[in-house]
Amino acid sequence: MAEESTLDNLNQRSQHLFKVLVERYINDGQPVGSRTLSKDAKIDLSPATIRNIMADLEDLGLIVSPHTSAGRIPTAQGYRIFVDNLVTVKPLRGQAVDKLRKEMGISGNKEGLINSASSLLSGMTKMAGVVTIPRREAIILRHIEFLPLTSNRILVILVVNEQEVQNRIIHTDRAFSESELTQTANFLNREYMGQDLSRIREILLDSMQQVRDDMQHIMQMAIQMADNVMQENKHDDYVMAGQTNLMNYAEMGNIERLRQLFEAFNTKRDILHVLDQSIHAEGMQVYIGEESGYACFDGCSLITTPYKVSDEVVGVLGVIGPTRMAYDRVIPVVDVTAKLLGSLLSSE
Amino acid sequence: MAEESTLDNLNQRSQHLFKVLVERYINDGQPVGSRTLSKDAKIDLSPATIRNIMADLEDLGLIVSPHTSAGRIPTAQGYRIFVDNLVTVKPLRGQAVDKLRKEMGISGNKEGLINSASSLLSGMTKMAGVVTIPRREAIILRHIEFLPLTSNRILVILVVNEQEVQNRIIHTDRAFSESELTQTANFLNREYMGQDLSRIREILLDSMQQVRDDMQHIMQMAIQMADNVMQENKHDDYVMAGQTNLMNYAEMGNIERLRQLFEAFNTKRDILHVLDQSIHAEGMQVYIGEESGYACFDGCSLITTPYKVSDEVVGVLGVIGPTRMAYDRVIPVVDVTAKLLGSLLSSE
DNA sequence: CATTAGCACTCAGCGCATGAGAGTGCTATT
DNA sequence: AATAGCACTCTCATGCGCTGAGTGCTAATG
Repeated sequence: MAEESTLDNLNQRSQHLFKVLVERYINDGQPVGSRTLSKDAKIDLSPATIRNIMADLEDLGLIVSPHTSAGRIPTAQGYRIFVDNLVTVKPLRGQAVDKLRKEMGISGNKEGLINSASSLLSGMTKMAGVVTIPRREAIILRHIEFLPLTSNRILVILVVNEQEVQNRIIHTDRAFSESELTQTANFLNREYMGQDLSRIREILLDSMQQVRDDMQHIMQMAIQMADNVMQENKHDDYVMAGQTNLMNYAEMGNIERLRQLFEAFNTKRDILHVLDQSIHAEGMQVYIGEESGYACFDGCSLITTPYKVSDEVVGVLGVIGPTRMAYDRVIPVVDVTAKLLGSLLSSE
Repeated sequence: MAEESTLDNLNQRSQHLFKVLVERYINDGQPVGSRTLSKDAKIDLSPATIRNIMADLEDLGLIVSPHTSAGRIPTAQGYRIFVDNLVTVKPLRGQAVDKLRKEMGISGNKEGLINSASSLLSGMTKMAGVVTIPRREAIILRHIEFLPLTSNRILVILVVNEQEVQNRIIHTDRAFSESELTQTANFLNREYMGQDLSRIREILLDSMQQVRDDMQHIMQMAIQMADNVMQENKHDDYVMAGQTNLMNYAEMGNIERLRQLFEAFNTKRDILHVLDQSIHAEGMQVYIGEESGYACFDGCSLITTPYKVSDEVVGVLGVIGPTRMAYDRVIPVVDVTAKLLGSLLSSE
């Protein structure tokens, strides 16, 4: 990896200085000069020496100087190296974890948990929190019901997975009597309750010929609806909190950039794409600046990690903030929140 | 009214000049000077005369000068007078109305209509569009169903008003058998189908004593749920589109103000309060600047109008933008959209 | 008496110079 | 290899003068 070779070019001392520089810059947002760095790092070196080393770091593309007489600030590449190799995360105090667990525990149901997870992420980091809606791999049919509405329209109510209720109106060619509908529903409930929706779909498609013609039509509709439900379940969505926090960062002073970012939040598509990437990757991901491939993230970092329900990854959560963020504090927050959310969702 | 007396102090000519000034300022955002105004208004007056009149207008509090050598801009009060008495709205061309109708007609269901209404509002005005979810005065029970979940939890499915499905889990003291539940559901469906929910609630509360003890408990739960549903229906909500448009206005250059505004969009409470005010008022309302009583609207105007379904007001829609907006163009857009949304919702 | 021309005045905005401060790179020295 | 010294660069803040826009006031005018 290019990254490691970059790192290989640095002796222990340079690495240390680089780390201190990044930390310092993250702290006060000012370009860091040689004098400051020589005091800050616990190594006893004169500013002149530091300057030499800084020049090397600049050659390697880890830092740049905004102008001649300013200090240096990390480049995107610099942040990358820092996050991957140098950052020492500050684990949350057990006390803080307990508090987190308590706050999240308050909201009982699934939706509530997702919501409070995202607002806790945003609250603890003062940035924007994001949590994808967990997806279900299997959709178990629990109950189906048909209700005749006016002329050729039927309301289908589908209860799946213990609690989730889906409903949709389907249009039919002819009107069905109430008894026909209950009969069909009874049949479906009797035969297929507890089975996976996609499996039911297959079976029904197979056995279509053998069923009475009348019922066939309505079943076709039911299948179509099942398809819809499954598709909708696939099309995932996310919950976000604390977007406005981002307006407080000077880095976002550029209104146009801010606008693009918020545009992306509204559109959801790009965000979802990035989140989707990271659901497939193992463990925590840090996207720095435009690394993600989307211009809207220019100047922003995105820290994500998947969360699991009973050992299976069902979603991603994370934090969006300025590239200059306190990675050492944010990373554990994201980590712990993911674990907590996972365990609370499992015990639902 | 204070407003009228202000107007009474102005002769025709002053009114005209004031109107032209406001229009001019709305157009190019620059303070308007006496020379400009003397050219712009079709009246043949020298700048000196105009200056005298402008001084009068300033005394009346309709315009101010940002600094000595800058020309004048309207005050909030000035906008008020302008909007209430002077603006000449530019009605939409029939062509535009047709296009609007077509675009909104595409989305079939209620939700879709609301959504497209708000994004059309935002699209046509380049500002933010907002539409409240219509509320229903009567909630007619169509069907109720109880599904036993694990240990003492029952899933209640409530179908009301032809299409809407509500569902909620209720917790009971003891477990109920499936037959008990169907029996109860059958009873409720038989007795109360087609009646108003709040009425059913009353009847049930009255006849509680006569029912078997067991059922009494579950019915209590059902009533409780009905309460929830009704309350939820009351607690209205809104859909918004194009918030990011607002970032394009120079008036919003002040990031902190922008942040407060977006905060309000997220919180929803304040916005809802203002919208709620205007649902009770007849016809179109224009809130200028902080008139609404909320600081977050500083520098913004809000144009709202109620919309009706079969002659009954069910919601409000409108547009949020900078105080300096083209009222003459925006007002008819809001007006037409409201009428269109109403008629499309009625024919649903 | 309303209107207007004339004039002194004010003030934001711009370009420019100036100086202080921060930080660098280079070179000679240890 | 590390450092002290030094000249150099560049930003940032400040101040100054100028310009142009616009005003308010006064005196003249139809």
